[in-house]
Amino acid sequence: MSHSSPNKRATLQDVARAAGVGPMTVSRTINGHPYVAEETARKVQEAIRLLDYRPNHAARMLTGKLSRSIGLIVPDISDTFFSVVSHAVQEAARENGYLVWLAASDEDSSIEAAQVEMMMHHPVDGILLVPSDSRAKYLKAIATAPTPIVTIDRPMEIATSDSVGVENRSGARLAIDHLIGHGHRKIACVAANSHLLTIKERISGYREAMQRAGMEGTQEFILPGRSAARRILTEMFASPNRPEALFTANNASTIWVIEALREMNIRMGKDIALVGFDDVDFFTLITPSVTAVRQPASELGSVSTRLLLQRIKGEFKTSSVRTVLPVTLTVRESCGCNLKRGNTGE
Amino acid sequence: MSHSSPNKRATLQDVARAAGVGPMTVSRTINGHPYVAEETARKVQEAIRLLDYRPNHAARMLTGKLSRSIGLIVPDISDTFFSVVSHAVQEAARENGYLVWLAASDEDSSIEAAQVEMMMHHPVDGILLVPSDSRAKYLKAIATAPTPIVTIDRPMEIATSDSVGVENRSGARLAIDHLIGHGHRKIACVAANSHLLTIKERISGYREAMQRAGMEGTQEFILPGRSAARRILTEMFASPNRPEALFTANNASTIWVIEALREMNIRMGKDIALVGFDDVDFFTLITPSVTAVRQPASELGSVSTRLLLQRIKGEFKTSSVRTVLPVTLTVRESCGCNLKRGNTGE
DNA sequence: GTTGTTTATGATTGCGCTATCACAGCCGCA
DNA sequence: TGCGGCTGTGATAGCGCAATCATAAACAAC
Repeated sequence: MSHSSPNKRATLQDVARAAGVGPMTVSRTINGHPYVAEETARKVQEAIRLLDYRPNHAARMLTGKLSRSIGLIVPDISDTFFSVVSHAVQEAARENGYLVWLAASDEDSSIEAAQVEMMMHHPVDGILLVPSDSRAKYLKAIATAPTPIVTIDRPMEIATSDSVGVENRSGARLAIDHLIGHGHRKIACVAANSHLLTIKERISGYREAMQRAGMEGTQEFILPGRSAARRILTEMFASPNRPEALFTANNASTIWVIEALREMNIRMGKDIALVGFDDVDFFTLITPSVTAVRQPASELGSVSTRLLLQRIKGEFKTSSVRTVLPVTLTVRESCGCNLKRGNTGE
Repeated sequence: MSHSSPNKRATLQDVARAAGVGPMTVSRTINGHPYVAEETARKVQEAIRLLDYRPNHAARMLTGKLSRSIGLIVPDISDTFFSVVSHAVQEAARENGYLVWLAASDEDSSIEAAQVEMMMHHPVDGILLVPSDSRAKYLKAIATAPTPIVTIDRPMEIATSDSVGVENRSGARLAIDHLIGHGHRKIACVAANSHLLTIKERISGYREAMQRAGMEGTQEFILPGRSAARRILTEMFASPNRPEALFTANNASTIWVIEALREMNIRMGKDIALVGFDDVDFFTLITPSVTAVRQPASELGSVSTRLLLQRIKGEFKTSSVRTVLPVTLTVRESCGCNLKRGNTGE
């Protein structure tokens, strides 16, 4: 009814008065403390309903309780991978009665540091972090702070903390081995954001796989931005040892390469094979559909959230753990498999 | 150094003692109150640095200040559209020194209500909401609550609040008119989630455009799920007045239809024209690339956030406003334009 | 030299909640 | 009959901060 009236929210004291009991009895009732008579509890519940009372979270926190909230800091929520991770985090948190603070660092370590700081002193009970720079000096400080931290996707290199990531190295090998299985020898690796630990691991996985298969000539290309793809591919194709296959080490590089290939009228799967790291739903809609290493983004979110909550509740007393989730290869057409759709029997 | 020591956080009182001043002077210094001597301020700043003091947010809120945080509730963060909106919200909030609480309702009105409740009593200063059900009864209650609310994308039908949306109706007309410009007469509309107000508006825009152009036979199909696309398209194509063009009223329907079309070996742009509502980056990568009505997702986020912040600060005293952002048509190939790439001069 | 205003500071109080202590019944068992 | 243990309840204090009021010095104005 009253739209503009200040209409002060009822306090615990109000409820106590209304129910004709002391404030502590109300507090006990709310918190499910054992020593409250059934009869009394009923009266209190009634008063709470009548006054539409809700505990003031700020006051609760002030008395030293948990805030029942966690912070989540990702580089970019609009990135599919992180949005899926965020979704899972949100869900796992909700299931446990936790709220989540979301912040985007834009891959900027100083923004990130400010956000961690903000959250820690807010306070949140714990933080899930995708570090933009695995060796940013500020990480050292926060790793020893009382607030538990779990890193997602990228571990800290400069300090120790719980972390949940994926098998980048073996994932890359999966991709390369598949390409080798197609008979390709000259396989180049294309990556963007090569400063990230995850990408470094994938590149290193690429090298390992090549080496194991006895191939010497690794070729690695770093894409500084979208437009670089075209230039680098042109160069690559003019080279005497023109690669027969491409391993794109992340989402961005996969997409940029596909765009460039298309502009240059080079047919994926036929003129050149391609396997990417990080699978995205719409890869099925591209012609030919894109073969890629699929990361368990959702699990990444839920596993890390559950770990963090365990830390918060003190159920997990051991020192830092590093969890690495397996990845799988989703085989489609860009690698050269399943092509000629429509020409075969079907 | 000390990893496990409780190491109580320094309080304002501690700082006051260390700096040899009263607590209020410290408070004033922190909050940039005018009447603090430069000399004193320096001493206080020094003490703050020394003790690594950070204001306790909970205590601050308790004294009745703003929490400097807003809540954001979207149906699904992993949906591209909402992830872009969320990104913009996050950014706009950060620019204003606000933090954002993120929650996903999963298009479930009861979860949503619980989350709004949780946020309101947390408390946050304001809420950005994408209502799952525009006429959920709980909206009535929250619309009159003291916490300002701005709805994004979908206005409340059952109560009044600020809202920011896009021009669904005229956007649909844009799409239909373009198809009519191609000479098509039989244009069908395919939609998913048709219970949503936005989708209803788009369908109604479709009808209007058809009517204005003097075409009687509107055909509307509702997709209950991914698999329905195939069935409905088969049916549609067998029908005597088989449509020459398709208007897909949302992202999901666009994608599902494209998938089905592909399975059925029907060529977009040639055998049937298609224009979708809601443009997504990867539409350029599909063959043929998809013509779609582009929604200003990012603006949606930033405009609504700024409006909410104005409400919070009380800078905006008028009654509820409804802001509608324009949409544009991004013409690519699926409508029949620009086809035969590679055959023309280029 | 008295009054008034501006500048700079501190003491106190209370926000809404829970921890702690205190206390009153009530049971059982010696 | 009494003592210790359980059960139920309330008074009080204090979490860390900022609003309020009080104060005092410095300066201006008359």
